[in-house]
Amino acid sequence: MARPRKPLLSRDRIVEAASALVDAEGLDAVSTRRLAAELGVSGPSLYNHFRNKDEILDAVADAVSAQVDLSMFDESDGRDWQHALHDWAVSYRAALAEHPHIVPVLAQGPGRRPAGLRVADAAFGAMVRAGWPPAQATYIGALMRYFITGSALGSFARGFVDDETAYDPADYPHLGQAHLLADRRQQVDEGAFETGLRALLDGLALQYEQGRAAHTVRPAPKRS
Amino acid sequence: MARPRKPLLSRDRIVEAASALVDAEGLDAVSTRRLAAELGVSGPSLYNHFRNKDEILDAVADAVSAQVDLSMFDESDGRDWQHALHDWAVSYRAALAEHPHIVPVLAQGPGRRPAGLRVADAAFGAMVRAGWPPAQATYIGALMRYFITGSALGSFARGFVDDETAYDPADYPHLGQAHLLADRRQQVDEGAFETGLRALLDGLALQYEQGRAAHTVRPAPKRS
DNA sequence: ACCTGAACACCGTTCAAGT
DNA sequence: ACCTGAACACCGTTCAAGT
Repeated sequence: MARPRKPLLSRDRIVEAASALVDAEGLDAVSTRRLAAELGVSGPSLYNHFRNKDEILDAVADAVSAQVDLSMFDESDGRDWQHALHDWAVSYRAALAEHPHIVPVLAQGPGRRPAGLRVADAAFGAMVRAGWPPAQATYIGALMRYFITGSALGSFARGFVDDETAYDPADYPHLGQAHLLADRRQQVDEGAFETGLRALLDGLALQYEQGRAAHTVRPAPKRS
Repeated sequence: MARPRKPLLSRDRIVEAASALVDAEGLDAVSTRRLAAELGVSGPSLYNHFRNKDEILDAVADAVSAQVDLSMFDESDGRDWQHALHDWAVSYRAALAEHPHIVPVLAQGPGRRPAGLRVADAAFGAMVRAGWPPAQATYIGALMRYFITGSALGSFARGFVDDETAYDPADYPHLGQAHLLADRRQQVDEGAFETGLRALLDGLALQYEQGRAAHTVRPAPKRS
């Protein structure tokens, strides 16, 4: 069997199988040979559809970005920018939490991934419409992404080890034993995310008001 | 030459060589064979000092965490918690920016890395001394880490590609061409970091005041 | 166009053997 | 205790060959 009359593979099938493998067994489990075997073909076949393995993982990451809800940025939605940002952040984080093993790939900037760029574009556009100057709108998109991907990647729940002996209280006087319980760790992740998100939105609201005030009460001198 | 009278290797020498290799050529360039060659020994020798390759990379990451300045958390410093957090964040990010290739390893939670844990411990302790309830202090340490590692990892400057054709304006109506210039991208990273850090600190200050008010003006009913 | 097996130049890790 | 070479079971990718 050299070339079948109907192609055995497609980019979509490959991405689907790769995603399942990443979710089930982690990034390290994905080898071209293993993935090909999962698809019932031989390793080199993949190279008819992707230039290399990194492109496959990029596509897996982008499929996750495509799951992020962006409807809160619709003009017809009527929510203010703070609520839109909040709902977006929650949806974004939830999408990443469903596929934690691919987050290290996804977190490395939007790169040339279409869905990742669409996410950035939607947030930026909504902030500009809400009255943010374009430069600030760009910053907001980026800093929200920093916080959200950072929280998905640096999760306390996944970052600690289930071995109390690794954490000698003499070395870390303040980190109580309580932090080390798995339940407590997940609580920390949620609390930190909610606290951070609230702080970010409150802080941005302050900057937004200051911008308004500068514009209306004491308008900047016009220069061209 | 089987066993030399003076050991050829040490954990420190290995970490030093691995760090240099990671910085110069990236994570992918680090193989046990390549690293051993760099040190003038054969591959398996490394296993006398580290259990496996991951432990070596963990040690490289931890060496970076050890570079983070923590002196702003000293009791004698006299700065308030907001300025301490600010200076810490800036120093933390600068340390990561000097070794960008190891950030994906470092960002995955503090795990069992001693220096990473010391950083978390210092921030937590300082927040508690400043009057934050322990639960909130934990959240602050975690959320600051999310934001800082996220910004080091998801940098716009490193995430985009130097190929304008990859970004069709028809697909991303709001992302102007200006974002694609290398200079502009670095500016975005700095602006986003500063804007986000300011928002976080302002937002946390608001929560701090609310906590104070709840405590003094309308004290919570004592139970136990 | 799309799949194959063979091949190349690598991997991480184990282990018996040497001193 | 600490290094070695040999070996095992893998890798990612290229390429000529097949239809």
